[in-house]
Amino acid sequence: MERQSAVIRREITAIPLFNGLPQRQYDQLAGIALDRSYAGGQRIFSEGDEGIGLYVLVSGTVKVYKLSPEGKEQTLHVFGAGEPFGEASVFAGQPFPAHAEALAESRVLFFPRAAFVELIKEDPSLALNMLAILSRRLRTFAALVEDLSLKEVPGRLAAYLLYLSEQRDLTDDLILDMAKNQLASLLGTIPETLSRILSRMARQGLIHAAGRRIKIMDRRGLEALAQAERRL
Amino acid sequence: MERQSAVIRREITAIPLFNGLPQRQYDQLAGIALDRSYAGGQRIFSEGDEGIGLYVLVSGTVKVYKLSPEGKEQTLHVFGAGEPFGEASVFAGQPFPAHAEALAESRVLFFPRAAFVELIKEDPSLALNMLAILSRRLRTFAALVEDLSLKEVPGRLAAYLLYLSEQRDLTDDLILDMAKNQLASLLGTIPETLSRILSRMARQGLIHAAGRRIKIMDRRGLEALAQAERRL
DNA sequence: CGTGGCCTTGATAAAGTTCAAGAGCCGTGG
DNA sequence: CCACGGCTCTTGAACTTTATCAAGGCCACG
Repeated sequence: MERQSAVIRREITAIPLFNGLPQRQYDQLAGIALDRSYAGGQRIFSEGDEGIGLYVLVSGTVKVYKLSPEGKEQTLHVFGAGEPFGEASVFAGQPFPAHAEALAESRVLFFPRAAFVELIKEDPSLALNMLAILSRRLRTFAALVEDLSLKEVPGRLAAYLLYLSEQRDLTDDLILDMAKNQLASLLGTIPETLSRILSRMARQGLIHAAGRRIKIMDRRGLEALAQAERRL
Repeated sequence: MERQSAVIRREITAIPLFNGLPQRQYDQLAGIALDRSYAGGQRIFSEGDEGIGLYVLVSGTVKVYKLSPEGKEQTLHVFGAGEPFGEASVFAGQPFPAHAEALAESRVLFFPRAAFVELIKEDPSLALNMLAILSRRLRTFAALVEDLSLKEVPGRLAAYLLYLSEQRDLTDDLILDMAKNQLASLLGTIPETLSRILSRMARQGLIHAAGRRIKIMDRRGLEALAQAERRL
């Protein structure tokens, strides 16, 4: 257990949420953390479950999503290593508002609610980090809502491609980080529609698509489509 | 100034965000708060503005919304007395992600960013209150995203009417608290569509509508429409 | 080599938006 | 007191976007 705890402690220092904390806090965090692994496709929690703690993704990919009664899916967020999720319910004391599922083999650290709240009370910088993360997430949601209701699918796709490109230093050669299936859900549409729009964009010379590899051919054109994005 | 500050101090104690704080903190909050008033229709801040502080609505109504380049509007949130807004940018240090406008004559307290952050560092319960509020807001957004992408307009309207009814002790006689114009934006649609759907619901015997007064005639029917709401 | 997952393509249908016109309401000012 | 202009709201018809249904292609894995 000693060994394991040391590993966890090292991992905790690499998590942005825990940046700038005093050494003592790292020890305490490592003390309360539970180490869990999930296979790709495995459910981590379900909408309506009690919010009993905070999750931080150490490795892998996790999606958080809503399901309609007919089984249609809307992805709210796809998380990568280092990101926390499931916080909303920890602080508001409400059940999880959505489902979470590992997209690939994933490892998470789980911090039980009560102990985590104690730590926050002790160190304001942890609280501020958490506030910053929630604020950013709120902003992300605002953008998602905007996209869903103000832009049509080509605009959302264009915005997503440009976003991907930015992540990668503005390269024109992109590689989708998820199945198109999954991307459709993230964009609030279905695979058929996504497929059609990709081929239409290719026909119009905006992009060149081959499987998961997509090359931006006309950045200006994409920006025009995505324009709702940058309103002053 | 002394007088005014005393008034502000009293108002601050009535704000949920500041619940459970020590007396000292109330004084300090009152010390940094700026008192501002806005006429109905007046812009409070615009998307892209620097996030220089936190707003708390003392009286009136404020809407926060996004605008598409074509001028279509999506309301993200309508705030009533006691609610804070504009927090997202305070903690993440980013510009405001949306516009805010007073819907009616409104008074707000404005807390400049740096001073407010200082107070948070001093008292964890303020931080926890803030975290709880942001968490709840996140949940609201998740529900909004779900509605927009998983339900069609009649479902969203039904959900909204049932929500209104719940607010008012399950009465069947509702009075819309905003113009239909505005409601359309909140539901992510346009006035024409809202109008059509209201009359269709009336034709189907679900409701009885007269101007802003709407009577629920068939609660079960509405619940069926809104069903995506209550998934396990 | 066959089965199942993922992706594409086509035909069709449904929902919502746009455009246009007009009805109802209200406050102002003649 | 009534007429006017300006709102919000309603209604109809054409059009656009997207979903749905159905079929077939591609590819990896057993």
